Amino acid sequence: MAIPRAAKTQRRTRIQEEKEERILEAALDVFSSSGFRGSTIDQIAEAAGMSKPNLLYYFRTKEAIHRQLIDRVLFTWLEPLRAFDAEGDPEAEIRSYIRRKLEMARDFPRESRLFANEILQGAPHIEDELKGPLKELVDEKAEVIRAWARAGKITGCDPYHLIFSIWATTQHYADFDVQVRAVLGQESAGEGRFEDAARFLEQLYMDGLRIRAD
Amino acid sequence: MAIPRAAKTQRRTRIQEEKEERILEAALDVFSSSGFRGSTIDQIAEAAGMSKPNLLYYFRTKEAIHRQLIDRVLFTWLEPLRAFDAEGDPEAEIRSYIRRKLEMARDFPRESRLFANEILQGAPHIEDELKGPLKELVDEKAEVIRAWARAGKITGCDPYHLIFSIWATTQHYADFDVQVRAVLGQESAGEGRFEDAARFLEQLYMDGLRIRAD
DNA sequence: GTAATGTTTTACCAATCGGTCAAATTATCG
DNA sequence: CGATAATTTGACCGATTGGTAAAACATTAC
Repeated sequence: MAIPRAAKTQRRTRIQEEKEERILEAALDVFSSSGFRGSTIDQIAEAAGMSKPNLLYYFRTKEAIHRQLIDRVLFTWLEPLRAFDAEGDPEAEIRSYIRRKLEMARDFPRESRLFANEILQGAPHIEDELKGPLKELVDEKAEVIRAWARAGKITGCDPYHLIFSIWATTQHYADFDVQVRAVLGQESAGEGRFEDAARFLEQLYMDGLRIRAD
Repeated sequence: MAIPRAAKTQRRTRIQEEKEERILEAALDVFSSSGFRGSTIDQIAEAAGMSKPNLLYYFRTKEAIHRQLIDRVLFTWLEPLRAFDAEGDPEAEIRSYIRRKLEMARDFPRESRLFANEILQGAPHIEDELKGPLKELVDEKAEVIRAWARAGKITGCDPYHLIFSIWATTQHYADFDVQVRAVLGQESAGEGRFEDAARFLEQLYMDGLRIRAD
């Protein structure tokens, strides 16, 4: 007799752990490239190499898979911002924040796209977490940046829009990858674009375009 | 006898024009917030205030609606970049390019999201146009920027990544609107964030953060 | 070993999907 | 007006959707 799904006993089986991981991995593939509504359980099941009812034995609904995936991504996605250190050197902190976000765009593009898909569609599943934990974290770091400006270590600027711009420019290389590749052409087929981007962004944030009057 | 659908006679009826417009308008709403696969003909039909078969009288397939929408958006979306003038003053040109892109994000967020959705899902319908016309346009403008750098009017930098970063930072305010609003909180409920963003981006691109060594 | 539990499969369901068809209705034009 | 063409509707289709029921099968604990 099976009272399954998150098991009667609190303990999770080895098989449970393995299969759940495989499902989440497959679901990340599917959700990140088709969005929630555009993805089907069958696609995920096939990608995970199991039958649909078997998949539904581990996750009761499509939403349950998605929610767990989103929760994970949301957490790891904010790691770099959490690491932002008020005591550190402004230049080094901003530089390393940009670098880390860019590395994440390079190494975890699916996670970035999953998140982008969710936000694009109005964040129906995570609005609360955006207005709560996310906002609080950004508020905190914005205050750090403001303090740096007050101390004269950095030009005064809107810290929120600074953070937005770093998010936008770095995640762009994951979310709009197809476009970036199309525009750069195949001559730059490798991962060189990430190094070029890093160089460019570093220069942009450190010095701007340094436009000289004629 | 109806041989309808893009009409037997070359001329388009008044009704045809009106209804097609209404359908495209409704489809923009639906596609931009649910993506292609996530949207249904029924949703579009309802939003357009007509029955599904009636809608399908004007557009044979769901894809046909989507294609026409994408084509339109792709064209108008590149207007600002096309206006980028080689003969103009670098500072004024870049400044006005940023301003125009930001205005488009503010005034046509659905169009931006439609495009973002398409790219996010791998641009299955427009890969050719990205690799063709889009790439050519960007190549041309990149050369303009390079010429400015050679002439010493602007710091040397990778022109492609400069363009990417302007795209990313401006479209962010349309595509990630929900997130931006959530983080800024409701105190900034109005459209003030666009003015703040404009100020910030102008400063960023003109001077960078002007970080001073301790 | 065997009994209890955990896992997988087969067969299935109602709802929704994109799309068709033919008949009914409305607009246009001489 | 009448006729012809354009538009709209309701009824329908096969395929796919998210999800279920129950029995077959495998694993674990004793």
